[in-house]
Amino acid sequence: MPELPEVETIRKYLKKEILGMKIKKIDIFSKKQFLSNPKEIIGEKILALKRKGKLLILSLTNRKNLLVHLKLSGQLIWLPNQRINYSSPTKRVIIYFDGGKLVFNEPRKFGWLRVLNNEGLKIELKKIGPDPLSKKFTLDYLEKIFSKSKREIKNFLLDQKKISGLGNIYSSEALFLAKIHPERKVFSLTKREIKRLYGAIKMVLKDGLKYEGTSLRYYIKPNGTKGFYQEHFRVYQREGKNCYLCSSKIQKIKQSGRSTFFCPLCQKKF
DNA sequence: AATACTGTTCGCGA
DNA sequence: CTCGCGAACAGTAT
Repeated sequence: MPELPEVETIRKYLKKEILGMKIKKIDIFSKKQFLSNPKEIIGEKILALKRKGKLLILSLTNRKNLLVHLKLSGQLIWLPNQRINYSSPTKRVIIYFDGGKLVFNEPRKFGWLRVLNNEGLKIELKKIGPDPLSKKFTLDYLEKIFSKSKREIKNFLLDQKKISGLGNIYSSEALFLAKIHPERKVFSLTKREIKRLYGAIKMVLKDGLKYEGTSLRYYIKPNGTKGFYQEHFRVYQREGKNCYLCSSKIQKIKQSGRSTFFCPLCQKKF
């Protein structure tokens, strides 16, 4: 589920609710998904809510940070104290604040929460590439990382070590916008194509943000409502439907076991 | 009923 | 080092 726009949307919503609030208690229902000792952060206040790629980071007053990764099916639901009639069979962690509680729901049990101090966080964040909405994501950087790799561009875009934040949906959408075939070898992209892709990546992510993310199966915002970028897909899940630009039939292929959608005419291979 | 999907990432082995 | 594959898990579609 959540790629950059979904995590960023969650961050913004939560910021309004829990910035400055003190963590009173943490209930853990799925031990494997809370990888640290919750006592490390009980009694601390939320200093800032940050994000890099798909990682959500709650910075706390004791120089520690709570990291959240939603993986495929994670939800963060904010329940103010007055809303007590909510319960979910897939709740994994509940964090209690003065004004309400934050429920980490996650049917598939891939996601996790963990606590890292500032040093540890720094090390962890260095392992993933620049966030496409940050200043570090430059055209020069893209040209540099693209020059070496023999991989297919779609697979490359999913590699969080190179760029952090793109997932299966937004990478297909970005390649369509840039008019680049998903199976093109990265090193073969021309300067012009890289420039187009650079713009397209930022464009689709901002668009995703504008519509508050993509709600296919699991993703909802902390207030329980859906995003609606799925209503604006150009290629994703549109197999057999007409391309909005040229009316060709959108195709679906598998790359490294994952679905890719593209327009065979707008995104020519050669 | 059995199999194949699904928005992610990690470890393994080539 | 780099890359593709399968696994981690649960639910839903075919």
